[in-house]
Amino acid sequence: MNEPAGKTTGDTRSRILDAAEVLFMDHGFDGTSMRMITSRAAVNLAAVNYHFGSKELLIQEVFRRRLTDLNKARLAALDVLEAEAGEVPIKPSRIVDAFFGTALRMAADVEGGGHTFMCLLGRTYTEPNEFVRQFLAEEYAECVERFLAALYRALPEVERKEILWRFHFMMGAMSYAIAGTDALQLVTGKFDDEDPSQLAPRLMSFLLGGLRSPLAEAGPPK
Amino acid sequence: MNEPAGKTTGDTRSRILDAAEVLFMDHGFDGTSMRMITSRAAVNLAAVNYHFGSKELLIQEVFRRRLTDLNKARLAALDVLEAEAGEVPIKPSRIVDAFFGTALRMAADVEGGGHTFMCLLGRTYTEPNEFVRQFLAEEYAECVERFLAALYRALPEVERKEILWRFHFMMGAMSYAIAGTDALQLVTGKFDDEDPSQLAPRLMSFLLGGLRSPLAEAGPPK
DNA sequence: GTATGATTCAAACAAACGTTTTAATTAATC
DNA sequence: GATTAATTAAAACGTTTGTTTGAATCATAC
Repeated sequence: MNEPAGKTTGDTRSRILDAAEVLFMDHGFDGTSMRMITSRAAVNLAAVNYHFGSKELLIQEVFRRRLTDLNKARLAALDVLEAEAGEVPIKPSRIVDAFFGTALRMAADVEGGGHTFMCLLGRTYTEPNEFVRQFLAEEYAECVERFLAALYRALPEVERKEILWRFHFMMGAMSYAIAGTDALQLVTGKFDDEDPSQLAPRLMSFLLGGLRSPLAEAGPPK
Repeated sequence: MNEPAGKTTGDTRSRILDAAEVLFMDHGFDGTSMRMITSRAAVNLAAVNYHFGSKELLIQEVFRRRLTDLNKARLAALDVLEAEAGEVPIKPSRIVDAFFGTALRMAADVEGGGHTFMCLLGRTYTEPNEFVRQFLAEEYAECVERFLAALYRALPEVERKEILWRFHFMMGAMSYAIAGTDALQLVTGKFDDEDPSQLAPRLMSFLLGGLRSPLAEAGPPK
C-alpha cells in the first residue's frame, strides 16, 4: 500500500527543504530560483507555494528545521556542564566546546546534511538580509544569552564587554572555517588531504588561544 | 565652463562603482539590480553596460579598484619589515599586523569607502560565486604567497600545515569582525558605543592569541 | 561652423522571476 | 462506491531581470 519509509507521504516537503538547503548554500537566496529548487527536488513548481506559502517562508523553515535541534543540543551540553560543576566555576574551554564544538560536530555530519547546513548558516551571518537576520536573532536569543552568562561566571575577572568581543571573534573564525569557500585558495590545494575531522581540534585550539589572549588595552598581561 | 572637481568628467564610472559597492555590500550581487545601481548613481540605465560591458565585469572592477591598493599596501609593509630585519627572523606579530592590520586600517576608513569595501569583501569570502572566487584567488595569489613564506620563516618550528590552518582561521575572525552583520545581535545592542577604532586592537590581540595557541594534536604545549 | 568621436538618453528586447489559478489526480471518510 | 479533502499538475499571470538599440547630446579638433 505504502512504501517502507521516506519516499511517499509528506515527502514533498522534505525533498523541497533538502534541495533548497543545498541550493541556498551554493547560490544564496537571491541566486536560487523557485524553478531551481523544484526541479532539483523533482516536484511541481507550485509545490513550494502550496506547502510553505512563499519563498521567504521556505527560507525560514530551512533554518528552523535544523537550528532548533542545534541550539537544543548546545543548551543540553551546557546543562550537563552546570549540573556537574555545581557551585564551582566551569572551565571556559568546556563552555566554548559546548557551543562551538557542538556546531562543529554537526558540521562534520556530511551525509545527513549537517555540513551543508552549517555552510549555509555561515554564509548567512555575513548576508545582512533583514528578513533572515531578524529570524536568526530570535532563534538564537535564548542560547546566546545563556552561554554568555556562563562565560561571565566562568571569567569573572574579565570585563563583560571583552567577553562579548571575543565571542564575536570566535563566531567569525568558526563560520569562516566551515563556510569560507576558501576564496583565496589558502587551504584548498595547498594540502590536498581535506579531512573534515581535522578541523574541529585545530579550530578549538585556536579559539581557546584567542579567548585566553591578554587583553589589548590598559590591562598588562598579568 | 566645467565644475571645480570630481563632478563632471569621467565621473560616471566612479559614481557607478561607488553605488555598486554599497549596494553589493547591502544586498549581494544577485540582490542588486542594474536599475538599483544606476538610479543610486543617478546615471542612465545603459551606462553600466557602456562603461563596463556587463554586470559581471562591473563586479570585477569594484573589487579590482580597491584590492590592488590593499594588497600593495600589505606587501609594502612586509617589505619594510623584511628590510629592517635583515637576516634575523621577523616577529610573527609584526607579520600578522602587516597583513591584517593593514586591512583593519582600510576598514576604519568610513568616509573614503574603505569600510564599505571591507564589508563587501568579507561577505564575498563566504559567497562561493565561481566567477568572483576565481578573480579573488588570482588577485590575492602573490600577496598570500609572500606572507605565508614570511610566516614559515618566522615560525620554523611549526608545521607549515598548521600555519596554513591558523592563517585561515585568522582570515575568518577578521572577515566576520568587519562584515559580520551581527546576525545574532551579539555585539550590537549589547553595548551601544560602537567605535570602529576599538575593533583593531581587540582583534589583533585575539588573532595573536590564536596564532600562538598550543597545537591541538600530538604536540605538548612545550 | 563643421565634422568626429565619445557619451548619454529613452525605449524596447527576450528571458526569467515569484506567484496564482484552475483542473486533474490522489488519499481518506463514510 | 460515493463524497470530501489534500495534493499535484500544467498553464498563465504581471513584474522584473540584464542587455541592446538607435537617436540625441556632448566635447573636441579641424
